[in-house]
Amino acid sequence: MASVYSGSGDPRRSIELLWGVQERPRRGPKPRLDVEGIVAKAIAVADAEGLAAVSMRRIAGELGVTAMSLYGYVPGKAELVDVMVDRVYGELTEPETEPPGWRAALEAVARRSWDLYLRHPWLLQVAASRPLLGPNFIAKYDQELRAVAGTGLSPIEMELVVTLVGNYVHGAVRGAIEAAEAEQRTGLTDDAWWERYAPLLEKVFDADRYPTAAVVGPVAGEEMGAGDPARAFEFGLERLLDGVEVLVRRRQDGETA
Amino acid sequence: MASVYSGSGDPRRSIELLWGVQERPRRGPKPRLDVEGIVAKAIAVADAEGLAAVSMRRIAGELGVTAMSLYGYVPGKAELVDVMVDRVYGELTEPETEPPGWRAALEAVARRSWDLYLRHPWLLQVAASRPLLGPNFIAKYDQELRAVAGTGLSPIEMELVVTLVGNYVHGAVRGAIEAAEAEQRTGLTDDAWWERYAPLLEKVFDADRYPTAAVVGPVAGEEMGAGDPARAFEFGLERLLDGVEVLVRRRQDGETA
DNA sequence: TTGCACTCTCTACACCGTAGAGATATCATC
DNA sequence: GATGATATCTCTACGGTGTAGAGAGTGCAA
Repeated sequence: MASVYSGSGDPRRSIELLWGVQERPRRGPKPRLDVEGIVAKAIAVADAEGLAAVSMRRIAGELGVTAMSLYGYVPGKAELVDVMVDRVYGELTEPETEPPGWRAALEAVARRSWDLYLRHPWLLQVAASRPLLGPNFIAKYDQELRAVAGTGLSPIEMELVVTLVGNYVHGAVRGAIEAAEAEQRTGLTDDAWWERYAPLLEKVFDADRYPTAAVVGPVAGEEMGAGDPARAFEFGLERLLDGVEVLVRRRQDGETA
Repeated sequence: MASVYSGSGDPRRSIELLWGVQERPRRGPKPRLDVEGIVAKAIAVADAEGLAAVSMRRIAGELGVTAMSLYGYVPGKAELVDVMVDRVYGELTEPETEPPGWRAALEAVARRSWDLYLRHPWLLQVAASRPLLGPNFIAKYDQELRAVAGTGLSPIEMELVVTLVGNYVHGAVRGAIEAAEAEQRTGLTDDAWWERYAPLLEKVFDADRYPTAAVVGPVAGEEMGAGDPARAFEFGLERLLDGVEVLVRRRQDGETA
């Protein structure tokens, strides 16, 4: 099954939904639902059971209506997911004191993003067709840019740094989320899984064919099991910030882009 | 719809499939198909139309059988996807001369991975429950580790650097793939989409609320449109390599982890 | 030659998103 | 207050998904 695609559909309708600026009809029966309620229920189901559990039938059932009713509020499932995504981005920009200095601020951006994915793992499964320019997305973007404002980086470079951090966190958090979900879905811890898998692999694995992996793999496995995504995230974030620091230093030494 | 989960199911059966070591039955009709043929067809369909097009009915139809026949060869769709993933990883480790020096070698690793995703965009939609320890995955891992062998990094650090690069590329290539797919699916170029979207956004957007975004956004948009994923990838890769270089220098100066 | 294991088709089930018809509720207008 | 227009909701249906299990046919081992 493919990812849920967001950012599709009629732009006018999408903007209305994202920004909550739709005109309310005057005639007809009083609506029993509203967009915010539908979205909140969808987020709750997704958080608890993953995006696969968010079917129109499921959400409608949870709200005491039938599936087709939802289409009076959102044009389709993709648009529902759009709004879900923008709503959870709102958690990133709650009033919070920014740490001093670009490096600590950028680190905080990365950590908040990482934490957001951990709270809402389904975010990983949403493929964006086009940027979702909802209020919280833009607020998030604004906050991220502010982390690197005043560094001497050009606007383009600021944009690119923010994109770099976002891309990295998205890539890195997969490991953490997938490991947690694998355990939940199969009921097997990493260790239990490895106990079943390792003897089978040993029958087919030829160390001569993979000499470096044969050395590093067991060492890494001993210390990190099937992976230690949080440690990998920390390590990678440090490297990434070091790399940005090289560039920031260059800019502050007067070298322009 | 959720991502396709790989790395699930019976470990014995998975290993047999991945490594091609299954015993062939002796009795019964001659099989009309084989795993390699099914996988190749599935990859071809996924490459052309995305992973959503890879239904058991579709693949069976393309092979001239009915859907349930496929279950004699693979236990389920997830396992089919497992094998698909490992097979395309084989493209990463075709005989190729490695550039000299860890930095160039690591850059080549990243580029090859980026290119692989571009050739097989459906890889983005595969969520790994557990590491898929197939022959090509391990070969890929071995090759990646070799890129940073001899740098003075510990085995754990080597593992972490390789993970960092993999995570970054996975996060970064999303932009490129999603942009291409959005255009294909909607028939709208970025420019055409923006022409429809911008006037609507302008009605709801308040520059005072997003001061930094209001400055950087238009500059970035002018130069990069809705995004320039390739440029972001290049920029981010440079930063990342700079960051790893800081660490490598530290190790070569005698500072241990 | 017979029995067993195997391959394949068919049918079915439970699930999915969503179109459209019809019943009902509520408001705007006269 | 009555009527018509608009809106909400339910129901039914369609085309799609992965996969279970029964039955028919194939080919090898004993």
